[in-house]
Amino acid sequence: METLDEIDKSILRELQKNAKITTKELASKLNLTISPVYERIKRLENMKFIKEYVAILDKNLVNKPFTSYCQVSMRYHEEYIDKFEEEILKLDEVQECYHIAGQIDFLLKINVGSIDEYHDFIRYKLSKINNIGLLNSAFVLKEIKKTYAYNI
Amino acid sequence: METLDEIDKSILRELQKNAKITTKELASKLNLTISPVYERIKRLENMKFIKEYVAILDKNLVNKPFTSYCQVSMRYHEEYIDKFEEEILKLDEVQECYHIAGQIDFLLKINVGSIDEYHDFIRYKLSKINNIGLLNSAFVLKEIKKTYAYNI
DNA sequence: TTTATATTGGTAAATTTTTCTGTAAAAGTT
DNA sequence: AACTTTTACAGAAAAATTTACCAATATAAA
Repeated sequence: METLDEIDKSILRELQKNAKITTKELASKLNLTISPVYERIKRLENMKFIKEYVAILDKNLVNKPFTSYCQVSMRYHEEYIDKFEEEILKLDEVQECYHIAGQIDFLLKINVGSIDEYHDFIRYKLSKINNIGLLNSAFVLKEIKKTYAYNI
Repeated sequence: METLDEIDKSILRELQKNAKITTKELASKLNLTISPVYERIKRLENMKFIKEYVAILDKNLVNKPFTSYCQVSMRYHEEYIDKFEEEILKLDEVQECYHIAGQIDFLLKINVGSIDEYHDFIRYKLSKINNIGLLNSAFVLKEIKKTYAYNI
C-alpha cells in the first residue's frame, strides 16, 4: 500500500467504479496524459493490486433472485474441515464461504432461483456433506447496500 | 431470462469471469464473427442484464485485510428501520447490508484495516445509530470461496 | 409462398491500446 | 559540485479494438 501514491489510489478508485473507463478519460480526470496513466494501470495489474475485471449481472434478470446466508457447524471439528471446504468449492449455488470465529464454523452465501431450489440444495447437496452438525438459514429479504469497492 | 439463448448465456458466463476479454476472442470461442457478438453484448448491456463492469482489488494489498459479519437487531422495529438503512449507506466500512428474515434484522459485511479500526467502527459509528438492540460480530478467519459469477 | 423481422458476416472508419522515443526532475554516487 | 542512474511524464506512431454501416442469410409470421 505504501507503494501507492495518490494518483495510483485515484486510478484504483475509478476502476473499482467502472472498469471500462478509457485511459484517455481517466488521464483527463487526473490532468495527466495517457502514458503515465497507462503505465500505472499496468503496474497495478502486474503487482496484483487489481485481481480481476468482472461483469456484474442483475441477479433477478438471470433468474437467481433468492439469496440466503447459511450458518454451518461441523460435528467433529478439525478432521472434516478440509473435506467440507473441498465439497463447497464444487457447489455452484455457493457464492461465498467463510470460516468464521465463534460458535459457528462456516458462513455461506447461497444464490438460487427459488425457495424450492434452495430446499433441494440444502436437502440433496449441502446435507450430503459428512459430519455437518448445525445448519441454519437466514433469508435475504432486501439488499440494502452492496458495493465491490474498497474505500482507499 | 427467456429472452436469452445459449449464445447470450455463454457471453455472460465469459464476461463474468473476465470483463476485459475482447469481442474478437469471445467471437472465436463461440465460433462467430465479431459483429453478432458485439451486438449481443450491447443488447445485454442495454437490457441491464449486465449491471456494471468493475475492477476487483486485493483487499490485503489495499490494507483492508479484516472482514467481519455483523448481526444487528433493532429495538423498536418498524419505525427506525428507514433511518438505520439511511445511516448504513453513509458508512464506507459497510461493504454489504441485508435485511434478513428471522430473529436478527440486518446482516452487515464490514471491511477494515485492523481490529482496532473495527472496534472504532462499532464503538463510534455503528453504535451511534439510534435504537440498535443486539449487535453481534463474527470475524472472518479465512475466505474459502468467493465468486462474483452466477451459474447461468 | 411471401413478407417482415432478426441475426449474421464483412468492411471501413473512429477510437483505444500499446509501444517507443525523448525530456525533465529527483535520487544516489564519486 | 559534477556525474550517473532512476523515475515519471509527454508526445507520437503503430497495432489492435471498437463501433457503425450495409448486404446477405436465416427465422418467424401472415
